[in-house]
Amino acid sequence: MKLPDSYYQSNDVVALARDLIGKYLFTNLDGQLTGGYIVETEAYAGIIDKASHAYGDRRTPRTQTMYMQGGVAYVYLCYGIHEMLNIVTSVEDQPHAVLIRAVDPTIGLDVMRYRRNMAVIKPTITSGPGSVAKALGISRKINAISLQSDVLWLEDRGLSFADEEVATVPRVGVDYAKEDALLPYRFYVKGNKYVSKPNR
DNA sequence: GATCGGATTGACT
DNA sequence: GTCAATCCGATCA
Repeated sequence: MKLPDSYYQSNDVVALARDLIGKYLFTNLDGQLTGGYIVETEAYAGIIDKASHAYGDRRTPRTQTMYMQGGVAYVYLCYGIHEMLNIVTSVEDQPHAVLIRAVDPTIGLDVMRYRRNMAVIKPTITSGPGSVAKALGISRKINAISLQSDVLWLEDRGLSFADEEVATVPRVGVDYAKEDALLPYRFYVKGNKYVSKPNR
């Protein structure tokens, strides 16, 4: 059921970001199962990508997770407020990762609603990287955890989207990366209500 | 030891 | 549409 470690070893992080659209993401924390299928991703392509934390081969305590062999989670804190989930890919010492920006929730809706402090379920529950992590209970405590674990993992349940159903556009919030900010490394399911803001 | 600012969100005008 | 929140990683001294 779980995507095998070999799936994450690809050295083409952009192709993998595209392939992750439609894959299911689950967490099992405190006995609570939550998950859904991925509808929005962004690729961060190693040491030559100015938008990546690992640009210029920056090995630091934070980025060392990205240098691990593909198949682990990279979780970090952004703006002092939001935790973000990335899927580390490629081989050891190649710091490639895919940011999970949105999920279409299918399991554990009430648990997610509680974690998000929402009275009723709205599309914003898992829309945007900070929201996905919060709804699924993901924090830095599980940084570097294996995706073969029983805490956090991905599955292929046979769902897939044709190329014409998936938009390929520049990434969000990376203006500081100058020309690399224009790279078409963001993928999302057209028209899906859980996709974060610019979705047309 | 000090300073800068971010792979964002949500509340408010 | 604007803007505050809020922490710590990265960088420089």
